[in-house]
Amino acid sequence: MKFSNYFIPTLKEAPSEAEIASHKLLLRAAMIRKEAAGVYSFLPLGKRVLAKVEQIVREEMDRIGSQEILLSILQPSSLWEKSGRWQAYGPEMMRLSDRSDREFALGPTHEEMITELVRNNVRSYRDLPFTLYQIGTKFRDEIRPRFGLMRGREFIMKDAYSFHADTDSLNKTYKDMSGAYGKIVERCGLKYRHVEADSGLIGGEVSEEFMVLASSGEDMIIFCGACGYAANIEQAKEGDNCPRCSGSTETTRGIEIGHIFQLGTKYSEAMGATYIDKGGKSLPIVMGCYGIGVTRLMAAAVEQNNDEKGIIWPRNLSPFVVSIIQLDMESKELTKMADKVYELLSKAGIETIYDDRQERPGVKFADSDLIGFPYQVVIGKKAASQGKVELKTRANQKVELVNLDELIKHIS
RNA sequence: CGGGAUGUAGCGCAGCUUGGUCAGCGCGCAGCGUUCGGGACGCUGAGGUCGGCGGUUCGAAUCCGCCCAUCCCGACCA
Repeated sequence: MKFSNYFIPTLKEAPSEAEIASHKLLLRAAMIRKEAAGVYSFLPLGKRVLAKVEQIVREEMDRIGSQEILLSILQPSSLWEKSGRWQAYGPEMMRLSDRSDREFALGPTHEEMITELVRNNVRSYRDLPFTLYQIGTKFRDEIRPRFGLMRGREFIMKDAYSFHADTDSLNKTYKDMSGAYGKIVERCGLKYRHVEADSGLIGGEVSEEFMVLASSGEDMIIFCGACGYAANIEQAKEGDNCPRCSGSTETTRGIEIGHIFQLGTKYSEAMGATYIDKGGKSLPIVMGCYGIGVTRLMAAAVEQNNDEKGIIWPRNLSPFVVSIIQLDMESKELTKMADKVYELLSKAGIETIYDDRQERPGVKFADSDLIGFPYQVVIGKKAASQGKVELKTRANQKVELVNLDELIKHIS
């Protein structure tokens, strides 16, 4: 991919409306643009990052046997009246009417819809258990949208729902999910903690949050160095000692990017989603639900990985792994070498963007640093005269001279 | 929704107190020239309903009122 052909309108200065690092940098690095408060569009680079996150989520969901679906965003009010949440959800739900004055919500979540789907299609214990997930846009008319992607009114979420005949089965899936969530955050290259949590309005008995550690996080996490216990500050109360082993605790800040719940039968009872058990008895289906804020995860990754120059993408999330910086576009030899390097990397399956713009070196360095590609391959006459290129690692700005035939090895 | 603040060119800002060459500056953008290893320099040029509506006044970016938008702090949430 050539930089000159790509739509990457980077900004030298951050728009004044942006306050925190991820918001400023995602704007400056041409990843996102604001459309309204809490509503953002994704530009090509941002879309690539999103796709990376989604793919990791997808693979880990599939790995534990969860099946991908796509529920409609437009949801008829009748479903919400059934669960009682048409009233209860309040102004946070975006509502609209069609031409015949039928009312709809732009889905803030999909418990009602999925429960209805399952209610209509599951009869027997033999049909259970199973887990469904989707990755899609949610709408919540937040009281106060904030910090760019961190708290939007339109955002992308992965939501999964599991259906069981009994709580043992739910427990197993819940555990699988917890494991999958850990893997997802790890594969995204982020430091995190999972904590006991309050299940809030969604309801249910057990719940756990996944927090990406970042000093700008909205949530305080309290954790015990001794036994590993960790909890949201509200859960842990004000105590200085671990409620489990009474060791001393520390606090840190985090961004909640995932939350998993054991719902039990709250929605299935409200909506009449039942199955027939072995004895022929009709029972409410036992449910779990599991969310990941995909767009928020993207912002959290930037919060955790940036410096004065810009973003430092974890490799697995970066829109491209390598940017080739050709320092003198007038030079035929250097261009030839850059073409060669591009081909080499592409053939090796390394996503590469080639900065072929007619710009001064400083501009190219600055943009690459800002956007945050993990590696820069700098092609200049000094190294080229020895048949080498410079490999710069974004995270520490370290540069090493490498031969072309060793380049792949250094990046892999 | 309560508290605070902002809205002037694509982005960052000055001008407002003391109405009248106040429509400006930096960056970016276009053209030409010189440059070319960390966001170059010179010249030329394009670009603005001063958030909107109404009012005061001979005259409003500037004063007054209402509205809208955006941001920050608080109560809710992935």
